[in-house]
Amino acid sequence: MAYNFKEVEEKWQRKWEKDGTFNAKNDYTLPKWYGLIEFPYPSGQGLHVGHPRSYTALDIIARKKRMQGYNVLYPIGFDAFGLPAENYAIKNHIHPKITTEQNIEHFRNQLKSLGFSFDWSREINTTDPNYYKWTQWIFIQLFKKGLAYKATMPINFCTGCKVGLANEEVVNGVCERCGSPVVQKEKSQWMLKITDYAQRLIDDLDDIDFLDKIKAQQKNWIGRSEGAEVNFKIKGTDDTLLIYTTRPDTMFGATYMVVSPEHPIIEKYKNKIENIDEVRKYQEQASMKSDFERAELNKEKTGVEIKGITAINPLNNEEIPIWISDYVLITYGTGAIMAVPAHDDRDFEFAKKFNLPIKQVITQNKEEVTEELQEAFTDTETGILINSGFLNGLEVKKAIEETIKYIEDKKLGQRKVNYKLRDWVFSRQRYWGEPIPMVHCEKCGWVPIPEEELPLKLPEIEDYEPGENGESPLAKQKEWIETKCPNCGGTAHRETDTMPQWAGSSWYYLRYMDPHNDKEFVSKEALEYWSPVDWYNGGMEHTTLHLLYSRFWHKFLYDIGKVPTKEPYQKRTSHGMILGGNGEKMSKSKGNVINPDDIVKEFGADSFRVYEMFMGQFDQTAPWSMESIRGCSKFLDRVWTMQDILTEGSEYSPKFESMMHKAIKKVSNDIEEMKFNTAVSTFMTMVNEFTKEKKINRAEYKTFLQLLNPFAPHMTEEIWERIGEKQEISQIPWPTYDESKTIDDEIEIPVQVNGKLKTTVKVAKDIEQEEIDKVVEKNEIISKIIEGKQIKKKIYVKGKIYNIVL
RNA sequence: GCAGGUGUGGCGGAACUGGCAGACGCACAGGACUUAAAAUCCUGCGGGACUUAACCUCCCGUAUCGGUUCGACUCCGAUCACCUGCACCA
Repeated sequence: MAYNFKEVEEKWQRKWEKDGTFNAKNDYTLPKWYGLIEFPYPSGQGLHVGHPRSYTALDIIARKKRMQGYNVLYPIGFDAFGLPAENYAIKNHIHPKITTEQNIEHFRNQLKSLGFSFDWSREINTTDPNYYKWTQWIFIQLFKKGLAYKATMPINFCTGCKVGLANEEVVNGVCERCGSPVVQKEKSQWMLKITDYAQRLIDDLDDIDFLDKIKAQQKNWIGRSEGAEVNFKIKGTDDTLLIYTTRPDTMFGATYMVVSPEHPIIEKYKNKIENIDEVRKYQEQASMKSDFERAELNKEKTGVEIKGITAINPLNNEEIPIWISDYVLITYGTGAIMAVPAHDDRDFEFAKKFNLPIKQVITQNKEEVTEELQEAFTDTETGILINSGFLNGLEVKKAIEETIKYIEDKKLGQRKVNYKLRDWVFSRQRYWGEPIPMVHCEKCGWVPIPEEELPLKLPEIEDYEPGENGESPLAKQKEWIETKCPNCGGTAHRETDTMPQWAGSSWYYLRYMDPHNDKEFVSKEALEYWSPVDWYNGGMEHTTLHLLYSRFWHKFLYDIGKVPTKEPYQKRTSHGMILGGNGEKMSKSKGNVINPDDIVKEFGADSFRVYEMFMGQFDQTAPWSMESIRGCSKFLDRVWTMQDILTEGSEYSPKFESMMHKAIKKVSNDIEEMKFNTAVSTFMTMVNEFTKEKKINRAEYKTFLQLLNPFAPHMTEEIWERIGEKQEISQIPWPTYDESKTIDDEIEIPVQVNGKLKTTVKVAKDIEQEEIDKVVEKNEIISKIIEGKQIKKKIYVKGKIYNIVL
């Protein structure tokens, strides 16, 4: 009887659905385990083969945890707001709600066809008003605590999508989604003060189990730097120019100042500046460039000296010129720097170009410098201060401390920590997102709508085109906009911008704990029991966006006493991308896209799952191979065929006993460590052994099927039933092993001469050196080699290796 | 430039904490079964030398060069290549 995967897989999927086999239990006395995968955006293309890699991995872990007696929460939902649905609506005049529903239906069917053990009763959807009601509620809490604010500021504006973008969404100067150029635009936006949490977002990483590379990337993104802010007097005034530096030790080497083109000092001293026209012209040119262009064009530095005003270096009272240049950014630090060309690469380049003096104040070899610097000396480990008054002779690190002490004493400035992280631009001029639940009243300003009025539903509209000047489509909905101020009852207008897609996904893991609650975003009891997420797997591409945003929201909710843990996710791992057969990223244009439906149709879900786990190391990229999946399918056929060689036996046979115990240990560990590929190879080796022997007894088969069940749940259930087992395999406790039985009594020890392998000897596992010496000496091959030679040393590493040094 | 990662047969990849390099799979080759093919099963499969052949034996081999060690894919130093993220962040 050949294996009919289609029939069998459908049969069990139906049964699981009917019985709710994998639904989390509401019994809060059981030990819990909460596994999470990133819920998909239901795109029109359907599931990508990359999705199941992550889902299968955590499905395997979840299934094993269940068999180990945990109450497992392994939920699924849809992150369904987003641009593709809206763009589709603009083109085809179909409401995004309709296409979204269709897409979700498609995704749901695809996911179910793969046999994931999701708890479908907890499915959520970010576009459901019962869900986004709470997204809006969280926003209002943020507003109440002053963490959501309106700001008019230059924002990244996508010329294609016609929306403002967060820094995180701008990739190489173009929009992450549509690839159109991004320009700077002044716009009043809702901002979230994630910067208030910068330090905690770094510090709390110490207490959680994220992969090192994920921690590193988050820290890198937050970009903490230590230094000082220092005031430089503007000559002839009582005014000062405030700069930020991480190298206060180099202050004696400052030979000029630079302000960014947007710096207010220009406006302030426009009457004093002799070459104001030239400066204005430079400002204008700079404003035409996007941030990206400014960075791109960094090969050639540009700038103009601001004539008529100069600064005084507070350490040595030297008068130095002030320049304007776009290599200084208004968005970081104070928008002004002191330039120390001798010890900063950018300043060096600028000074060379404009013939500005370069004064060396740090040297590697304590002697006086006579030769001209060929490049900036930026090393902070080996340098010694020179030409620097009271700092002379100090090492760099010491000098930094001394300088800060000095400027703080003299009230010239202060120690300062800066972050690259900026506040989160939270407004989108789009339709298909959560409405921001705020109204603007001329008397009261911005006022949140009363919480009992939530959810603030998206109005039904027909024109999804962005408005003039990139306004949200909602701006055209006059009736919807006009409302009363909840505060004073006067005329007020609704906010027409919507939230970014990151909003709904910033807290979805909480809703899964209690998805149908209409009183609270999640009940306290559910939070206490299920928090935190024990294991979260997702893509590396979400490390700096989603992961950081949701940690921020969670910390905020913790601060206002709404969640019991500081961090949302105890453990975070990531999977590698799946590439096309040619080793390139899958894309329609390259024609190398694999459709999961085709794979399921041809090989079945179990083969698909096993292959995705076998294809390579889980966290590394791997190319798709149609030949290899055939191999996995063949392996499963052999598992099926083993029914033909089944014999009775309630205990492992002596022949396979040690193999069985080793396998339980190996597979159990491999699953915990996400080394799924070697777990699968263990199964293959076992099948080879049983097949070679043409025998497998019931005890062995049963254990084997249990171990394989998380990987290939359908087939293993079916065989389990066919060999007459009554209870479903997923209800049977995970097999255990006996450590002592994983060690063989007799082992093969490799014997080396001068570190080169010559032969092996079979000895008892706990043999002592003297005994093994004799065994080795008697060995034919070895005795021939060592005959007449002098033995310097004999090394025996117990149970590992024997080495003779001649 | 900064941060992180990777480099092992024709290919995907194994190798615990420094202890038999190439598990397992794919591809390929040969054989069995078949009228034939597919499927299935069996055997071989890093490179080279020696050998009529087989067995044996020996040498080389984990990106490159060097070091530590009885012993290195694994540790240390340097170099090269590729991937990912960030990038004029003072």
